Amino acid sequence: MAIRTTPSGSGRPGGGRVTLRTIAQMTGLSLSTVSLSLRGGTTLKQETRDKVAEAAKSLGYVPDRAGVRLRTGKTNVIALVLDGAEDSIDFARQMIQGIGQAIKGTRYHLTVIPEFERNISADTIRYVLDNRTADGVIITHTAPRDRRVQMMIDAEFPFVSHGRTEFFTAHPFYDFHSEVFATQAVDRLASKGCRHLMLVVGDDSTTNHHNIVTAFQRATARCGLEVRVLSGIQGMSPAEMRRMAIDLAREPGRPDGIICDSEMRTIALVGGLMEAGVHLGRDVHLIYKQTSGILPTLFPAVDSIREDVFAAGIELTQLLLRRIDGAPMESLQSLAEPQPQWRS
Amino acid sequence: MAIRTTPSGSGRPGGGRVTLRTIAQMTGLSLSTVSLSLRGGTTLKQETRDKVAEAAKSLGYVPDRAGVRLRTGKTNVIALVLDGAEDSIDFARQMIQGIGQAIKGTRYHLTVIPEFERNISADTIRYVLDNRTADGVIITHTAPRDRRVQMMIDAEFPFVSHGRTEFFTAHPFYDFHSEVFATQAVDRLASKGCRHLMLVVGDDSTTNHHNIVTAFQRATARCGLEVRVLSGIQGMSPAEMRRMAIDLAREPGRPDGIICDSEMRTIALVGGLMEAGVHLGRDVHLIYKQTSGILPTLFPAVDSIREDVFAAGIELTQLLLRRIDGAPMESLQSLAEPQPQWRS
DNA sequence: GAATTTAATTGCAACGTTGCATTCCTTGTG
DNA sequence: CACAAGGAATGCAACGTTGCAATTAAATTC
Repeated sequence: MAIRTTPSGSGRPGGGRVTLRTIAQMTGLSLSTVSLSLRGGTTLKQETRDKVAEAAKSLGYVPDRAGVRLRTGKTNVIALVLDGAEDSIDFARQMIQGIGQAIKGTRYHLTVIPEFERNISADTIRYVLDNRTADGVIITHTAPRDRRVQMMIDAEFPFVSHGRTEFFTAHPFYDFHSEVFATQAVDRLASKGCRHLMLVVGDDSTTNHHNIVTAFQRATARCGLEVRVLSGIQGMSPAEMRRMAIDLAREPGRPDGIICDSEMRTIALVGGLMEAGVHLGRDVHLIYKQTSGILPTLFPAVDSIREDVFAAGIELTQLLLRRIDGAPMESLQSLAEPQPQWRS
Repeated sequence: MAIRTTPSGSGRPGGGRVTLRTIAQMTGLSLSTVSLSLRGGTTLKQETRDKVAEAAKSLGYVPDRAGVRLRTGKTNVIALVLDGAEDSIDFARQMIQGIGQAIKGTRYHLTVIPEFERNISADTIRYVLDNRTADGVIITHTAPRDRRVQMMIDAEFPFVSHGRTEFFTAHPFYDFHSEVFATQAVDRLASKGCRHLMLVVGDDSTTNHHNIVTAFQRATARCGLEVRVLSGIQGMSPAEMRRMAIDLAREPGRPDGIICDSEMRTIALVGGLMEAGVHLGRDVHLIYKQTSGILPTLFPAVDSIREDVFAAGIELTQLLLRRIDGAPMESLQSLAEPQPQWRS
């Protein structure tokens, strides 16, 4: 029968939290020695180190985060600034899952800072910087001259961005290779016999947008295709987008190949086209950037090019952790190869 | 010219972080007085309190989280255990967004703990309990005798669940009223002239599952309808589900009304039915539980019943915060009314 | 004007950790 | 045998905060 169990009811016997002091008392060593030993002090006798390690293990010692943080300033936290965009379906879940996978077994926790308006997101970063709320930050949807990036570079604060920028100073990033994406998509559509391509790409504030459009234009010029670009439509609702697709379908000179970089917009597009009686894969060919399993489930025959967001989460985190440990920036940049999923 | 600016480059002039000591020096008061004042000590002279408040404001003082946490044990963190389920599309994003909305302006941060296997999620809770990692926890997908709930009740640890349980002891929860959902759906289909209903509902480990099935059976019995229940299919992949829908469509005695509680499964279902040539809204009527805007965008004519996950996140958080502040459990239980979206 | 009450402020210790400077204990050297 | 040199362990202060006990200042009483 356990007397004086903590009300917390934790599995720990004998009440109270296990601290360095507990181990010190148990081993008869001093606080400092225990601390030193646990952090691998090489000046300690092997026998002592073993004794400490054993005691720590048997007691299930875990260093107190607040104590460490107060003393060292290290938070053991990484922060994800979660953009509110819905373009990539299931993006948030997979990203978080990936980060979770990467920090598994480390002492890091993940705090998520949801963002409601993109244009105030510099405030978010300011807050983290001023209050040293995390050891590092992951941001997404970067712009060519992203203010947040600028701030963190200036502050020499560890971060990694999902997306490139145009800054001269190198910084860690991970990015989907949109140029390759656009090129692959154009080539594929051309090989299917398309002559008139349309690129649908929203959010013209991001670096990604610029990269896609440029690569699209280069590739189509090379193939000598007629083109149209529909961009800067981040404000357009799915319903409006759908409406637009219906109008498009009824146009005489409508495109016979469409490339779309957002799942959400693809869905609106497909909804509209279908309603207008367009037969996908015959009247119009479509290639979209795929991040979730939804569209393949619905339309197994439609081509897509996949970005693995879960893997992105893992990679972003690894880059960030290495950055926190002081690795050189140049070694912390990575581009993900698009994964074509041709379905026929 | 600022000498000794922090390398952090924060906007703060004169280097260094602002602490109670800074304010104490500035006002000529003692540390204790400043601390007391900031927490609203009523024994202080009004003049003093004003002086402190003013200094704090002008310096942009924010209490150090590590200091507070070490001293008081209060983490100012709430933890979301994020289930890996993909049933409700966009669930994670909206939930997090909702929580973010609810903690805006408070001192709380949100840490997200992604879960990879449901069956080890008790370990996650154990970890939080043992290490006092958060002041409160939000869990989802609760089971009737959920082990995590049991643990937290035993430990008297603040939490709130998205979903009810069958425990005798009251605990805070928020839940979608699935019984009403099932009843509404059955009534609607009956009114459309359906005679043979099928309920598709996965994950038979949750309380939600049980509630839906029971209500479905009661409602259909009342209307005297032929029924079929397809459940316990949480392991089935979208592709398999799709396949199954195709087979179903070709069955002679196939149902003429389907109720589905998962968007992901609805999509697989619809994909299969369409491929088999079934015309939704004529051959077969469908009602699904809607959490994202995807299906309405694709099929504006299909009925759905909506759960507002963003609102759920807000409500869950408010319940949790009140629980942390010691509100009585009985006042912390809330059921969300399903929102029918009849499209014709 | 001394004693007593009340109002206002403060010192001190503690939360758990770490890094530096110090002390203690061996062992080896002249 | 005294002394130095190294190896091994420890004491102390500090990170920023809070709660209590204690102190000081001001107001009231007799």
